Amino acid sequence: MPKSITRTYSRYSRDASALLGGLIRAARKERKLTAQEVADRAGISRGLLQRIEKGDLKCEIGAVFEVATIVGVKLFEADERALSRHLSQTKDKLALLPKSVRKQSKAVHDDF
Amino acid sequence: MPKSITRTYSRYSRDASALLGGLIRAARKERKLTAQEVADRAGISRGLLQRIEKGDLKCEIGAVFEVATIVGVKLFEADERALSRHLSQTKDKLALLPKSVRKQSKAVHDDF
DNA sequence: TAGAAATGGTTTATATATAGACCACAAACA
DNA sequence: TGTTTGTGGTCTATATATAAACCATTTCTA
Repeated sequence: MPKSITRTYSRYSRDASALLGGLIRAARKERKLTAQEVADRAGISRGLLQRIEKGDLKCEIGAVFEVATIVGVKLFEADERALSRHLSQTKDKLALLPKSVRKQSKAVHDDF
Repeated sequence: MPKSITRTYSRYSRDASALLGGLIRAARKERKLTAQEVADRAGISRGLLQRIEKGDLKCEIGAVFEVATIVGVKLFEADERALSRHLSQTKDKLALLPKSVRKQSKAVHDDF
């Protein structure tokens, strides 16, 4: 059971969220989309979109990313192909990182 | 009252979240931090950290950003000063965008 | 100008994300 | 080797984020 939960956030997190929200709002305005339109397309309520644009840190990241995508704010300042590329690189990196020659006790039943 | 709520996410959102989670995990490993340590410092549970590193889209963005900050993953690929700068630029942009010469009906009682 | 549309802000009921306690297994280490 | 430590996964109770319906104000438009 969660107890009281008053999270504290770093300045950096707050700034980053406010920036992202601001970018989203600016992008929406530039494309002449109403809050209701974007909310509908994202499958969220208009109220949630307002909080996202305000940089509220208590929103699910999926909703924020979805809205960003819809209004054309690119996360990671990269396009989709670059992102996928980066993604697989990261996976490789992760596979390497656990490190230490990886003794193959359970032997050869991993198939990749 | 929210009804059933099974959100659909775009591929881009899913990739972006998975990438961010992977970067966080890689950064944590590189700094030789245990999941429990990072969770404690972020004020979240270890289970939530696991979901964040897995790129679960249903986490509050504040928790994700906070963890990213702690393990040293910079959002927006910028440092804090650049971020603040960008932030104020965005605010300016927003102040401009609402456009249409801004008739000063309520006259001069705004103090900035 | 008047009317419509968009926004910002409540409030309330409910779906759900979270903390915390588990357990089982893997990894590191003596 | 055994022993510790970290990880990944459950399950449950509860705090809370959300949708939806409001209303007030601002902004567009005709």
